[in-house]
Amino acid sequence: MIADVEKRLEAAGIKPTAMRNLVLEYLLKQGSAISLAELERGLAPVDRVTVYRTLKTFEEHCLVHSINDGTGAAKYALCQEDSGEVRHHDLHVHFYCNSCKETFCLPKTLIPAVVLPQGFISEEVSLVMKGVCERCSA
Amino acid sequence: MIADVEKRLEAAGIKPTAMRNLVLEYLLKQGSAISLAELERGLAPVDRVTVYRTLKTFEEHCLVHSINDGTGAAKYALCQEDSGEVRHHDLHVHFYCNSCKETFCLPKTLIPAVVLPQGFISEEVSLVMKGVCERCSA
DNA sequence: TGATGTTTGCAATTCTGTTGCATGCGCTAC
DNA sequence: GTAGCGCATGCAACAGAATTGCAAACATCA
Repeated sequence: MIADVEKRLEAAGIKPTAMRNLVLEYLLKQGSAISLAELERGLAPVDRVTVYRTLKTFEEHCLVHSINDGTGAAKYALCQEDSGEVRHHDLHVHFYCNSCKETFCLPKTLIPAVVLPQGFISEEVSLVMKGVCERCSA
Repeated sequence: MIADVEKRLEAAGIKPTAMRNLVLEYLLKQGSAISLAELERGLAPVDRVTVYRTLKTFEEHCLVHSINDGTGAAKYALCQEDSGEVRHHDLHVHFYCNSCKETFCLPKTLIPAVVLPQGFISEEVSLVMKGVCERCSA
Protein backbone atom coordinates (compact mmCIF):
# COMPACT_ATOMS: atom_id res chain seq x y z
CA MET A 1 0.00 0.00 0.00
CA ILE A 2 2.88 2.30 0.62
CA ALA A 3 3.81 1.55 -2.97
CA ASP A 4 0.33 2.68 -4.07
CA VAL A 5 0.63 5.84 -2.07
CA GLU A 6 3.99 6.65 -3.57
CA LYS A 7 2.73 5.89 -7.02
CA ARG A 8 -0.10 8.30 -6.55
CA LEU A 9 2.24 11.00 -5.30
CA GLU A 10 4.51 10.54 -8.27
CA ALA A 11 1.55 10.56 -10.62
CA ALA A 12 0.69 13.97 -9.21
CA GLY A 13 4.24 15.17 -9.69
CA ILE A 14 5.15 15.18 -6.01
CA LYS A 15 8.31 13.68 -4.65
CA PRO A 16 7.35 11.06 -2.06
CA THR A 17 8.70 11.56 1.44
CA ALA A 18 7.88 9.90 4.73
CA MET A 19 5.63 12.75 5.80
CA ARG A 20 3.81 12.93 2.48
CA ASN A 21 3.24 9.20 2.44
CA LEU A 22 1.84 9.45 5.94
CA VAL A 23 -0.53 12.27 5.14
CA LEU A 24 -1.75 10.77 1.89
CA GLU A 25 -2.24 7.40 3.50
CA TYR A 26 -4.29 8.98 6.24
CA LEU A 27 -6.43 10.83 3.73
CA LEU A 28 -7.03 7.62 1.81
CA LYS A 29 -8.12 5.77 4.92
CA GLN A 30 -10.40 8.63 5.89
CA GLY A 31 -13.79 8.50 4.30
CA SER A 32 -14.58 12.16 4.91
CA ALA A 33 -12.91 15.52 4.56
CA ILE A 34 -10.76 16.50 7.52
CA SER A 35 -9.24 19.63 8.92
CA LEU A 36 -5.61 20.39 9.54
CA ALA A 37 -6.19 20.05 13.27
CA GLU A 38 -7.74 16.61 12.86
CA LEU A 39 -4.89 15.46 10.67
CA GLU A 40 -2.42 16.72 13.20
CA ARG A 41 -4.18 14.83 15.96
CA GLY A 42 -4.46 11.68 13.89
CA LEU A 43 -0.80 11.67 12.95
CA ALA A 44 0.62 12.93 16.24
CA PRO A 45 3.32 13.73 17.05
CA VAL A 46 3.85 15.51 13.75
CA ASP A 47 4.46 19.19 13.27
CA ARG A 48 1.39 21.24 12.38
CA VAL A 49 3.27 23.45 9.94
CA THR A 50 4.72 20.52 8.09
CA VAL A 51 1.30 18.98 7.63
CA TYR A 52 0.01 22.38 6.60
CA ARG A 53 2.67 22.73 3.93
CA THR A 54 2.18 19.17 2.82
CA LEU A 55 -1.49 19.89 2.25
CA LYS A 56 -0.63 23.06 0.35
CA THR A 57 1.66 21.06 -1.86
CA PHE A 58 -1.02 18.45 -2.43
CA GLU A 59 -3.50 21.17 -3.25
CA GLU A 60 -1.20 22.82 -5.77
CA HIS A 61 -0.84 19.52 -7.53
CA CYS A 62 -4.57 18.87 -7.48
CA LEU A 63 -4.24 15.85 -5.27
CA VAL A 64 -6.58 17.29 -2.67
CA HIS A 65 -9.05 20.15 -2.62
CA SER A 66 -10.06 22.27 0.32
CA ILE A 67 -13.61 22.76 1.48
CA ASN A 68 -15.04 25.53 3.54
CA ASP A 69 -18.01 24.02 5.30
CA GLY A 70 -18.66 26.97 7.54
CA THR A 71 -17.19 25.38 10.66
CA GLY A 72 -14.39 27.91 10.65
CA ALA A 73 -11.60 25.54 9.70
CA ALA A 74 -10.89 24.44 6.16
CA LYS A 75 -11.23 20.75 5.44
CA TYR A 76 -9.30 18.74 2.91
CA ALA A 77 -10.35 15.79 0.80
CA LEU A 78 -8.75 13.79 -1.96
CA CYS A 79 -9.65 14.69 -5.49
CA GLN A 80 -11.23 12.09 -7.70
CA GLU A 81 -8.66 9.99 -9.46
CA ASP A 82 -10.23 10.39 -12.91
CA SER A 83 -7.08 12.08 -14.09
CA GLY A 84 -8.05 12.61 -17.69
CA GLU A 85 -11.43 14.13 -16.91
CA VAL A 86 -12.61 17.69 -17.03
CA ARG A 87 -10.54 19.94 -14.81
CA HIS A 88 -13.08 20.04 -12.06
CA HIS A 89 -12.90 23.05 -9.79
CA ASP A 90 -14.68 21.04 -7.14
CA LEU A 91 -17.79 20.88 -9.20
CA HIS A 92 -19.38 18.46 -6.84
CA VAL A 93 -21.52 19.14 -3.81
CA HIS A 94 -20.15 18.91 -0.29
CA PHE A 95 -22.24 17.72 2.59
CA TYR A 96 -21.83 18.57 6.24
CA CYS A 97 -23.64 16.28 8.66
CA ASN A 98 -25.11 18.13 11.62
CA SER A 99 -25.23 14.88 13.50
CA CYS A 100 -21.77 13.35 13.15
CA LYS A 101 -20.14 16.68 12.24
CA GLU A 102 -18.32 15.18 9.30
CA THR A 103 -17.98 16.66 5.85
CA PHE A 104 -18.31 14.48 2.78
CA CYS A 105 -17.68 14.90 -0.89
CA LEU A 106 -20.59 13.82 -3.05
CA PRO A 107 -18.61 13.32 -6.24
CA LYS A 108 -21.62 12.15 -8.19
CA THR A 109 -23.77 15.07 -7.14
CA LEU A 110 -22.84 17.94 -9.38
CA ILE A 111 -23.62 21.56 -8.69
CA PRO A 112 -26.56 22.62 -10.86
CA ALA A 113 -26.12 25.52 -13.22
CA VAL A 114 -27.02 28.88 -11.72
CA VAL A 115 -28.30 31.72 -13.86
CA LEU A 116 -26.73 34.89 -12.52
CA PRO A 117 -28.16 38.37 -12.95
CA GLN A 118 -26.93 40.43 -15.89
CA GLY A 119 -23.33 41.52 -15.49
CA PHE A 120 -22.16 38.90 -13.02
CA ILE A 121 -19.45 36.62 -14.34
CA SER A 122 -18.91 33.32 -12.61
CA GLU A 123 -15.47 31.85 -12.20
CA GLU A 124 -15.86 29.48 -9.30
CA VAL A 125 -18.66 27.97 -7.33
CA SER A 126 -19.01 26.07 -4.10
CA LEU A 127 -22.10 24.45 -2.71
CA VAL A 128 -22.26 23.06 0.80
CA MET A 129 -25.35 21.32 2.06
CA LYS A 130 -25.99 20.66 5.70
CA GLY A 131 -28.25 18.04 7.13
CA VAL A 132 -28.07 14.41 8.11
CA CYS A 133 -25.83 11.99 6.27
CA GLU A 134 -26.80 8.53 5.12
CA ARG A 135 -25.11 6.81 8.03
CA CYS A 136 -26.75 9.01 10.66
CA SER A 137 -30.18 8.92 9.05
CA ALA A 138 -30.25 5.12 8.83
CA MET B 1 -34.74 56.70 10.18
CA ILE B 2 -33.74 55.82 13.68
CA ALA B 3 -37.42 55.16 14.22
CA ASP B 4 -37.39 52.73 11.28
CA VAL B 5 -34.35 51.01 12.65
CA GLU B 6 -35.91 50.62 16.05
CA LYS B 7 -39.12 49.37 14.54
CA ARG B 8 -37.23 46.73 12.67
CA LEU B 9 -35.40 45.65 15.79
CA GLU B 10 -38.61 45.36 17.70
CA ALA B 11 -40.23 43.47 14.86
CA ALA B 12 -37.42 40.95 15.20
CA GLY B 13 -37.96 40.74 18.93
CA ILE B 14 -34.81 42.59 19.88
CA LYS B 15 -34.74 45.37 22.40
CA PRO B 16 -33.32 48.47 20.72
CA THR B 17 -30.22 50.01 22.23
CA ALA B 18 -27.83 52.65 20.99
CA MET B 19 -25.31 50.06 19.83
CA ARG B 20 -27.90 47.91 18.10
CA ASN B 21 -29.37 50.88 16.32
CA LEU B 22 -25.91 51.84 15.17
CA VAL B 23 -25.06 48.39 13.86
CA LEU B 24 -28.38 47.88 12.12
CA GLU B 25 -28.24 51.34 10.57
CA TYR B 26 -24.79 50.60 9.23
CA LEU B 27 -25.93 47.32 7.77
CA LEU B 28 -28.87 49.02 6.10
CA LYS B 29 -26.64 51.63 4.50
CA GLN B 30 -24.21 48.97 3.33
CA GLY B 31 -24.99 47.42 -0.02
CA SER B 32 -22.86 44.36 0.49
CA ALA B 33 -22.15 41.84 3.20
CA ILE B 34 -19.47 42.93 5.64
CA SER B 35 -17.21 41.32 8.16
CA LEU B 36 -16.95 42.01 11.86
CA ALA B 37 -13.65 43.80 11.30
CA GLU B 38 -15.17 46.09 8.68
CA LEU B 39 -18.08 46.91 10.93
CA GLU B 40 -15.71 47.68 13.74
CA ARG B 41 -13.73 50.02 11.52
CA GLY B 42 -16.83 51.69 10.16
CA LEU B 43 -18.27 52.31 13.59
CA ALA B 44 -15.06 53.12 15.43
CA PRO B 45 -14.47 53.56 18.25
CA VAL B 46 -16.76 50.73 19.27
CA ASP B 47 -15.78 47.57 21.04
CA ARG B 48 -15.25 44.60 18.77
CA VAL B 49 -16.76 42.13 21.21
CA THR B 50 -19.89 44.20 21.61
CA VAL B 51 -20.38 44.33 17.86
CA TYR B 52 -19.70 40.61 17.73
CA ARG B 53 -22.37 39.90 20.30
CA THR B 54 -24.75 42.29 18.64
CA LEU B 55 -24.39 40.38 15.40
CA LYS B 56 -24.91 37.06 17.19
CA THR B 57 -28.10 38.47 18.67
CA PHE B 58 -29.25 39.66 15.26
CA GLU B 59 -28.47 36.29 13.78
CA GLU B 60 -30.43 34.42 16.43
CA HIS B 61 -33.41 36.58 15.66
CA CYS B 62 -33.04 36.09 11.92
CA LEU B 63 -32.34 39.73 11.29
CA VAL B 64 -29.03 38.99 9.62
CA HIS B 65 -27.44 35.87 8.20
CA SER B 66 -23.78 35.07 8.07
CA ILE B 67 -21.95 34.12 4.91
CA ASN B 68 -18.74 32.23 4.63
CA ASP B 69 -17.22 33.37 1.38
CA GLY B 70 -13.92 31.65 1.89
CA THR B 71 -12.00 34.79 2.77
CA GLY B 72 -11.45 33.50 6.27
CA ALA B 73 -13.72 35.97 8.02
CA ALA B 74 -17.48 35.55 8.18
CA LYS B 75 -19.55 38.26 6.58
CA TYR B 76 -22.97 39.45 7.66
CA ALA B 77 -25.89 40.72 5.64
CA LEU B 78 -29.46 41.66 6.43
CA CYS B 79 -32.11 39.09 5.78
CA GLN B 80 -34.90 39.91 3.38
CA GLU B 81 -37.77 41.66 5.06
CA ASP B 82 -40.48 39.44 3.57
CA SER B 83 -41.51 38.46 7.06
CA GLY B 84 -44.46 36.28 6.18
CA GLU B 85 -42.64 34.37 3.49
CA VAL B 86 -41.11 30.96 3.48
CA ARG B 87 -38.60 30.53 6.25
CA HIS B 88 -35.65 30.99 3.99
CA HIS B 89 -32.47 29.44 5.30
CA ASP B 90 -30.50 31.72 3.03
CA LEU B 91 -31.92 30.17 -0.04
CA HIS B 92 -30.33 32.74 -2.26
CA VAL B 93 -26.95 32.70 -3.90
CA HIS B 94 -24.03 34.72 -2.56
CA PHE B 95 -21.48 36.24 -4.83
CA TYR B 96 -17.92 37.15 -4.02
CA CYS B 97 -16.25 39.51 -6.46
CA ASN B 98 -12.62 38.67 -7.08
CA SER B 99 -12.09 42.20 -8.32
CA CYS B 100 -13.58 44.47 -5.66
CA LYS B 101 -13.46 41.79 -2.96
CA GLU B 102 -17.01 42.45 -1.87
CA THR B 103 -19.65 39.86 -1.12
CA PHE B 104 -23.21 40.36 -2.30
CA CYS B 105 -26.51 38.68 -1.67
CA LEU B 106 -28.37 37.87 -4.86
CA PRO B 107 -31.81 37.61 -3.31
CA LYS B 108 -33.50 36.92 -6.61
CA THR B 109 -31.08 34.19 -7.59
CA LEU B 110 -32.31 31.13 -5.80
CA ILE B 111 -30.27 28.01 -5.26
CA PRO B 112 -31.45 25.32 -7.67
CA ALA B 113 -32.72 22.10 -6.19
CA VAL B 114 -30.04 19.49 -5.63
CA VAL B 115 -30.87 15.81 -5.75
CA LEU B 116 -28.91 14.16 -2.99
CA PRO B 117 -27.94 10.51 -2.91
CA GLN B 118 -30.21 8.11 -1.04
CA GLY B 119 -30.15 8.63 2.71
CA PHE B 120 -28.91 12.19 2.81
CA ILE B 121 -31.35 14.66 4.34
CA SER B 122 -30.89 18.31 3.53
CA GLU B 123 -31.57 20.95 6.12
CA GLU B 124 -29.58 23.90 4.88
CA VAL B 125 -27.71 24.86 1.81
CA SER B 126 -25.23 27.55 0.94
CA LEU B 127 -23.96 28.41 -2.48
CA VAL B 128 -21.18 30.91 -2.97
CA MET B 129 -20.10 31.93 -6.43
CA LYS B 130 -16.90 33.77 -7.16
CA GLY B 131 -16.18 35.87 -10.17
CA VAL B 132 -16.67 39.44 -11.27
CA CYS B 133 -19.63 41.50 -10.13
CA GLU B 134 -21.79 43.69 -12.33
CA ARG B 135 -20.07 46.87 -11.29
CA CYS B 136 -16.58 45.55 -11.92
CA SER B 137 -17.47 43.87 -15.20
CA ALA B 138 -19.07 47.00 -16.65
C1' DT C 1 -35.16 52.80 46.31
C1' DG C 2 -33.63 48.34 45.83
C1' DA C 3 -33.35 44.02 43.42
C1' DT C 4 -32.85 41.85 39.11
C1' DG C 5 -31.57 41.08 34.64
C1' DT C 6 -29.59 42.76 30.37
C1' DT C 7 -26.05 45.25 27.83
C1' DT C 8 -21.59 46.89 27.35
C1' DG C 9 -16.44 47.29 27.58
C1' DC C 10 -12.10 45.36 28.66
C1' DA C 11 -8.80 41.69 29.32
C1' DA C 12 -7.49 37.55 28.02
C1' DT C 13 -7.55 33.08 25.65
C1' DT C 14 -8.03 29.80 21.92
C1' DC C 15 -7.69 28.47 17.31
C1' DT C 16 -6.51 28.84 12.43
C1' DG C 17 -3.52 30.24 9.04
C1' DT C 18 0.90 31.77 7.86
C1' DT C 19 5.96 33.26 7.56
C1' DG C 20 10.95 33.15 8.72
C1' DC C 21 14.83 30.78 9.85
C1' DA C 22 17.99 27.16 10.75
C1' DT C 23 18.86 22.40 10.37
C1' DG C 24 18.92 18.08 7.93
C1' DC C 25 18.89 15.07 4.08
C1' DG C 26 19.47 13.55 -0.60
C1' DC C 27 21.44 14.43 -5.07
C1' DT C 28 24.79 15.99 -8.47
C1' DA C 29 29.23 17.51 -10.07
C1' DC C 30 33.60 17.53 -9.54
C1' DG D 1 34.28 10.75 -1.54
C1' DT D 2 33.03 15.32 -0.64
C1' DA D 3 31.59 20.00 -1.50
C1' DG D 4 27.79 22.41 -2.85
C1' DC D 5 22.93 22.86 -3.78
C1' DG D 6 18.07 22.54 -3.28
C1' DC D 7 14.19 20.80 -1.15
C1' DA D 8 11.86 19.10 3.17
C1' DT D 9 11.29 19.47 7.92
C1' DG D 10 10.80 21.36 12.63
C1' DC D 11 10.62 25.14 15.69
C1' DA D 12 9.50 29.78 17.03
C1' DA D 13 6.76 33.33 16.31
C1' DC D 14 3.11 36.25 14.58
C1' DA D 15 -1.51 38.00 12.71
C1' DG D 16 -6.22 37.81 12.64
C1' DA D 17 -10.74 35.76 13.87
C1' DA D 18 -13.70 33.85 17.21
C1' DT D 19 -14.91 33.41 21.82
C1' DT D 20 -15.25 33.56 27.07
C1' DG D 21 -15.12 35.66 31.79
C1' DC D 22 -15.76 39.34 34.58
C1' DA D 23 -17.13 43.64 36.29
C1' DA D 24 -19.24 48.05 35.60
C1' DA D 25 -23.20 50.57 33.65
C1' DC D 26 -27.80 50.69 32.66
C1' DA D 27 -32.81 49.73 32.35
C1' DT D 28 -36.82 47.77 34.50
C1' DC D 29 -40.11 46.74 37.64
C1' DA D 30 -41.88 45.89 42.22
